[in-house]
Amino acid sequence: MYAIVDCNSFYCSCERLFRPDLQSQPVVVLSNNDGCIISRSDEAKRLGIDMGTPLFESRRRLADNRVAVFSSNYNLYGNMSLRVMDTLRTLSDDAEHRCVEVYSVDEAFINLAHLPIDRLQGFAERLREVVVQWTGIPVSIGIAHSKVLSKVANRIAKKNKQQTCCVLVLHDEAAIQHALESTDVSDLWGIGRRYARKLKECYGINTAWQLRHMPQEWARKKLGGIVGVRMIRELNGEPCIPLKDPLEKKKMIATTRMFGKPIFTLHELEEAVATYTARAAEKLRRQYGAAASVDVFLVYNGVAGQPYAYDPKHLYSRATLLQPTSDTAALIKAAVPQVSTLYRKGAKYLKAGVVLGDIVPDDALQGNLFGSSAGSDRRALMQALDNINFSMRDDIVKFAVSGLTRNWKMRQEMRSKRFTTRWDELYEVNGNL
DNA sequence: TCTGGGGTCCTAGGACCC
DNA sequence: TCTGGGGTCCTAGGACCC
Repeated sequence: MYAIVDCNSFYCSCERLFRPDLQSQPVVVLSNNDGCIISRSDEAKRLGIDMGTPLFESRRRLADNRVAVFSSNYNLYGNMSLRVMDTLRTLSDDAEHRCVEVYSVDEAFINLAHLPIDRLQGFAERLREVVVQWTGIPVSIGIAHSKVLSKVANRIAKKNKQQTCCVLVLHDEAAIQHALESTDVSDLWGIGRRYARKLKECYGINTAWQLRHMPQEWARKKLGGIVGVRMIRELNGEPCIPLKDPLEKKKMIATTRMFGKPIFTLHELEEAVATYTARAAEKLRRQYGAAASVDVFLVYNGVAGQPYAYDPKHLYSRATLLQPTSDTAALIKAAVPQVSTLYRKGAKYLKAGVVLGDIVPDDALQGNLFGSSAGSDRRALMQALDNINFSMRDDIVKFAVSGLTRNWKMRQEMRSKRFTTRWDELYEVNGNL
């Protein structure tokens, strides 16, 4: 059996930890650049505020209903996520079994193969209790024979908090049938907008229960090949998506951002790309990797002075390195010249990104006849850089090409303090609390 | 005026090899 | 004039996830 543990309205729950006055108030959290609403408390959901709506469209409704609005604070959420995941591991792993797969910042799968069926409910209830006690974050838990079914269980648990107390074990056939009959195909994990529409319009398949009874060969042809076959089997309770090895490394590392405001000059674009490259290189070194390709892309939308229409266009290029590296300077040297190749004067740039690819472990690097020797001094330099930036303040030491003014930096006008990761922003307790 | 960021997996098709 | 078969590797693009 598999469990999926999912933090309820995760970002909103994090904000509430340090604002107990908002416990039963509507809360939303915005995406980077304060663009869209990406997390909503139950109260906000009930107000009809949809996931992903742009802030400017909902400003009125937010104000009318006194919704607390926060910019995203990834330092806080990342740290709270670590605490939740540590708690899950403490309660689920034992000497022989590593059972937890961290699936996203607010979700984890747990392999429960070693627990007898009659102990699942109790285990889940205790898990939920301890997580909220140790971290303050409420979670929902779904348990079933496969990952896809556990997702179904989780969704139902979360939707019916009153009856389920956020825990649902889907085990006997009758319960599974009932659950699948009440689940729309579009709500299945692995069925996106495209497939949902195709299933409904072309095949008249509306519920997960109907989909479960389709033949695997049909799924192979019509539902993304092997992916579709797995979906049918998982729905039938046959696990086909195993737990992922936590030691697996990323195959690509990207840093991409919208600008705080549109920019026009080559110089500013180069600054941004250099900055993103440095950030991506940090992530790369954190997993002891080296990259052999550096992709750069720019997104622009129209030209200055013309009427506004949202129709973004992409420019994309790639540089391939002779030798994989994690050296920020070398990666910047590969990335920045691409900007001038892509650049078109007069265009209004909204966004840029850097993607590091062809990643290999950095301890297995081949020497190169034409390159400098392995460069352990460079590696030491990069380590020193990372240590300083980590312990002092983001980017206190940086490459000059990254720029000093940074007019393009993203907007975060309503960000809470980084309560758990910065000494100078610690939560203060005073007499009024 | 204002629309997020960071990933994964799979398939089809072309290039190339013997 | 006739013009195979089997395989690998790579890339672009589509679909999905949170």
